[in-house]
Amino acid sequence: MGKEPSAQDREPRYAAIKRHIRDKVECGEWPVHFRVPSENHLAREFGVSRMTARRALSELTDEGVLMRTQGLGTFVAEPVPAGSLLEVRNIADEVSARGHSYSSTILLLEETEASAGVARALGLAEGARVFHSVIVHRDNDLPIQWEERYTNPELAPDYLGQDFSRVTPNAYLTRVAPLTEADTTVEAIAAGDEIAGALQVETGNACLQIWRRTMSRSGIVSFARLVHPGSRYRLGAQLRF
Amino acid sequence: MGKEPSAQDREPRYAAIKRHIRDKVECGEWPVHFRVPSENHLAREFGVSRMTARRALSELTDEGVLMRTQGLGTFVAEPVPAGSLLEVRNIADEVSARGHSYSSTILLLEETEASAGVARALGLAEGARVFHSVIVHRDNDLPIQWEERYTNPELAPDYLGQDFSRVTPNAYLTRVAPLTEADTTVEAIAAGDEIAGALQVETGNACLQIWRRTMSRSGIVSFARLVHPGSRYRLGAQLRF
DNA sequence: AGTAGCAACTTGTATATACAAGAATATACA
DNA sequence: TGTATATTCTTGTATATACAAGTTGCTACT
Repeated sequence: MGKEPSAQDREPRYAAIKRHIRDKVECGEWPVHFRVPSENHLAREFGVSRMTARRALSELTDEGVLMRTQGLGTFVAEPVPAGSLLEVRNIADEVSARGHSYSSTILLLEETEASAGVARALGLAEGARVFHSVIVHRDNDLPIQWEERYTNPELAPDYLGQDFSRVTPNAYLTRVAPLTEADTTVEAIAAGDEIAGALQVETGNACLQIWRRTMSRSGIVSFARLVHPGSRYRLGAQLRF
Repeated sequence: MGKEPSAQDREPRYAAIKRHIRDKVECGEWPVHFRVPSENHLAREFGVSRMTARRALSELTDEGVLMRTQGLGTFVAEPVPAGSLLEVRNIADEVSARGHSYSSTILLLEETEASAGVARALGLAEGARVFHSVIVHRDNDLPIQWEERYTNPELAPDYLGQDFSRVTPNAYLTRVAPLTEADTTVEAIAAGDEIAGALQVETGNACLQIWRRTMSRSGIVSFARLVHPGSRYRLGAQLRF
């Protein structure tokens, strides 16, 4: 009697059903507005109770993959307009495209415990292990971005082993976990001492601060704080709306 | 035998429990990191089954109000950092602050049916009634923003009756449904004919397009598309990241 | 032919129950 | 004292069941 006859270890049954549906949707076999099998149908098909099948459908609905209407059924939802609208580019490519030279300095690269805020952003438990990096990016040797990033170790386990002087975190993460969505918020801040020093601006100078959370198929990949010197990036206090 | 002895009509039991917990958290009686009653405790207290109490706690966790750890308990979460970081300002105030004169033109103000994308963004069913407005804002008679907005009628029922030449939609909505959170995405686009005409720029000119979804305590309030002429607003193609 | 009403199927809410798994505390033992 | 072990409380997963409620389509009656 090797193991309990329970499950194939780890993956809960509702998660297996979710994965199955996700695959059908993403490979295009179930197009937009396609009617997904009903709770009862899925229950029979997977040999689970209706409540378990229901959980899979409900969670996918919360995640925006499906749409449900009482009495009618469950359907494949259209992709969020906001998802495809946001273009996320690599800062190294951007600098190169301007014909400038790109360089960077790694200020910090460690494994640490998630604070409450970071845990929330990454969807992890408080105190969970996360990768933490701080990198300054330069355009023609002039700092143009402070990048502080918290990364989910489960989705990018080799993060700490990367040579970030050769490939940016963004480029690495995009490779190992192709991003499907990003939440971004933008604000103007006054540079604190630490950031002012790293970006070579006066303390108190206006900077453009971008918070970005990138998501992949398999979950939330990373949570980044990007700070640009307003004077040097030609974005600043104007961006209040 | 007036009515069935079921419930107080409408509100499901799990929703009542959610409301109760929300109130405690928002009035400060249960501070951050406060340990919320367990599923079993709530079940006894409200006379429901554990699964119903569990649903309330789980949904509030998904919504970011609570945090749960297996074996430990359920706790009040800290407010999302991104929520308080994003400052949303009124464009009329912004223009005034520059010492310029503000004016606007209402191009459209109607009640219509939500398309699939709008329904998704507002968390409503496809085809649900929504308010739809298009307004052009001007700074010294020069157009600086095209604002197209879809509003949830349940949270702002008097929307159509407002005089938007005197108060901006943003100001009105902030008053009737104080915003607690906003998702924003930014991109650069080429102006189409309609927008180019309204903003008095050449068709194909680069514009800054902002999608914003504002949320209040009671739900998603509105979904707006704000387009600024890049040449006139000094933001444009630079904003690719 | 037209329509009212019924039946079937869907999702939504709710309960009672069982066991698994993580975390803290108390207990017994060396 | 220090270390295993057991207990207990917590959340997590899963099932079986019941009824409510919305939608569609069929059927039978007028």
